[in-house]
Amino acid sequence: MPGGSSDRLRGVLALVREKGGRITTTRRAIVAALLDADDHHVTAQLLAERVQVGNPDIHASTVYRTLDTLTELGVVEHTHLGHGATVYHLTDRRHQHLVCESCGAITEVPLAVFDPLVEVLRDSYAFRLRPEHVALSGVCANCAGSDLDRGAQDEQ
Amino acid sequence: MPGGSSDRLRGVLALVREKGGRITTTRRAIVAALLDADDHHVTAQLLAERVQVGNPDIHASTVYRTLDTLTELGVVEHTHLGHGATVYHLTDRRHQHLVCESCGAITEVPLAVFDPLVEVLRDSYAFRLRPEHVALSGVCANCAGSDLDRGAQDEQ
DNA sequence: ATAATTGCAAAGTCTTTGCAGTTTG
DNA sequence: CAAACTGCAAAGACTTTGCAATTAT
Repeated sequence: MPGGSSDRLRGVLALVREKGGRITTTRRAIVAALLDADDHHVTAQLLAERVQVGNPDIHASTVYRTLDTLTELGVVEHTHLGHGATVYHLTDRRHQHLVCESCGAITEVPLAVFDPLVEVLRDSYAFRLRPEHVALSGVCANCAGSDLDRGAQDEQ
Repeated sequence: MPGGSSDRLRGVLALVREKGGRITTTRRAIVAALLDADDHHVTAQLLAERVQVGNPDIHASTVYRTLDTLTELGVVEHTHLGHGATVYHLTDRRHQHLVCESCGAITEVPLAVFDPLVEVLRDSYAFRLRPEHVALSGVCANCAGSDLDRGAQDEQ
């Protein structure tokens, strides 16, 4: 491996600075955690916990504020999963999420799948869909087998 | 007008009883408010406030619990709008919501529009999409005109 | 009667905010 | 140095829960 994910870390931080943001120890830690969690759909809260493992004095409120700032800088994006949880990603990994109402499993889907829908909504409703911003809800393959009768388990 | 919406009220209440739920003054008031609000996408909180106008002693927690119960009975359904708000409907008015990230406007779309997507996700991902359960996010016609530069206003 | 439903108060979760002190560029 | 950033504590919005009293069937 060349530099592993630390290349990507450097890249993201460079972008932050480039956009006028400052680089602090705290931010480095947060972005690193975000990078680690990249496939795992972290909430702000979870991210805070993880960051605090190595840096016990980074406050949760700072994580929230940092995520906001990074969002404004265009480096981070969030998606609302059904239940209310909001998960964060770096913007270079855009995709759509399918959340299973029954077991909570998350499936990633390339955005291209939504192109036809984007077109219909644009043409018929003058609405510019941003599919990644909200996760779609339904029942996954596993649960579809067992869960044929009732709607869901602990769905909210 | 024949019986106006009170026919529908009766119908819903009958369904509740039929499914084993009990009819109380409180429930009657809540269902009525839900019926009134039918097009307006009420949150549990807002619903509570409205119910309390005529029935000051109906507690918010009761509204939450009642919505849960009615959901289990299949009479009520909820949708997660992006920001985190959860809105409730009677199940006889199913449709999809488009929420504008910029102004918050809600557009209703017939579910049929999603049929092709439902098929793709079923065939390629073995995922049974339930499109109504989560509102889609994007930018509405009005805002698309003015809001060309930045992503959104108070988007969360 | 008895099981469901409700009011109330209290707690829980997630998130935001004000402020004063610290750090980055 | 000035502006950005952070820790901390406190508050805020929304929702859930335990319990005893009430009510529908």
